[in-house]
Amino acid sequence: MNQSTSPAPSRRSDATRKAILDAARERFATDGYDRATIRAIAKDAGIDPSMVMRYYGNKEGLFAAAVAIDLHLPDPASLTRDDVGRALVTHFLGMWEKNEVLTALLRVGATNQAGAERMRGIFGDQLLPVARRVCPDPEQASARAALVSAQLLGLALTRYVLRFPPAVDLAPEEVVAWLAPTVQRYLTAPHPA
Amino acid sequence: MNQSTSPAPSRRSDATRKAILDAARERFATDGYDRATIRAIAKDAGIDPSMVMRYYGNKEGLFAAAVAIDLHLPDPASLTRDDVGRALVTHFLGMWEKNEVLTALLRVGATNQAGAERMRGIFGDQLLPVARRVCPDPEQASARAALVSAQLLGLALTRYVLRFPPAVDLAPEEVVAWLAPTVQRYLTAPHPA
DNA sequence: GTTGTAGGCCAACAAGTGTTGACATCCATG
DNA sequence: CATGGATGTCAACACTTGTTGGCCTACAAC
Repeated sequence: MNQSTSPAPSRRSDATRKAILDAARERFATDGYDRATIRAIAKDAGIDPSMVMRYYGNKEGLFAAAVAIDLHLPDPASLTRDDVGRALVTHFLGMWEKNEVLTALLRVGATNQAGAERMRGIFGDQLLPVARRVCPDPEQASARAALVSAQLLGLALTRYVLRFPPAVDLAPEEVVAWLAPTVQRYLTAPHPA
Repeated sequence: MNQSTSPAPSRRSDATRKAILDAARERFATDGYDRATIRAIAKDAGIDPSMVMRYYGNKEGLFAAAVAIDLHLPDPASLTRDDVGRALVTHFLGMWEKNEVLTALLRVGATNQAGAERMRGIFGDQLLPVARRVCPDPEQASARAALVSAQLLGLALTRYVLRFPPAVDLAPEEVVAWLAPTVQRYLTAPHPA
């Protein structure tokens, strides 16, 4: 996957490692940090709990490995100022639908300090450059990025975590149609004071 | 507090009961359901863990009692169609700032089935009538209420749970200025399809 | 074929959990 | 004063948790 950081060790246990990570992501996404027990994850992966410890050290290490992911935000330079809202909402919706990593991260972040910090890092580091590029006043960039985060994470919360039925039932295109103007306004409109 | 449903028993243990509930709310709000242990709550309240069981049956009962609250949403009939956005945002912000009940509810709802359902009930039951009253097409009321929930809960999530610094630093008036138009649009603007 | 090492399982530990029952103590009522 | 229920403490229960170390097995290198 990432040849530059790891020289492709290709161990014999790679299948097991992957099974553990997959099971961990699913458990963290549905149960949160505390109720996702190592025993349950190991059982899902079809191996012994002690293997989890051997490969990931401890539960924190397992969680860190399970949610080590990149948002792959579009390059800020490639965004046109007028379409940034729609582009962001579409991209984020795709990321949430693709797999359970972000759901796991959000659910854990709600009760776990490390999870919250990781969420903060991801959204801060990735969204801030976009905001800095397109928003009128650079000093407001972080506040505007926070507003965008609030809107995007709020949708994810109601749709993927709390599962409000009307939020779950919204078609992706409808979500984009409603949210894109909001995000666009938070990023590029003049301060409403 | 509520004379119509309970004839003011005024037991000798009322102070203890209140201490337990206060400690429980604080623990649930900061730690979530699983890590808010009965022992820790009892210690905060300065009494024995067994008292919690005696007065609230079990942990679920304690949680239910701790988050039994009313949003006190303004009467839909009293809302003017053009100010509903600002009125809702202002009201919700006040509720979140007032005490930790909603923070506890949100944090627990992220990992606990009962908590999520309670959150769903509160926002569904209280926001839907407002949406039904002010939105143009009654069939879209639930979808529009969900969008409003997403925006409001997203702000609460980033500000009170994940504590993104720029979201925490926003002044209340600024939050209202930014979010009110969004909520207003979700409720009263024509469908953007 | 021997051997070293990685993969895997099993049993156990120490700590912490919700929960329970037995016992002490206060206080209002008879 | 006596008495009974409410208030409170203490110790323990059964269970689950993360984590550890010992042991067995397969496989690749020599």
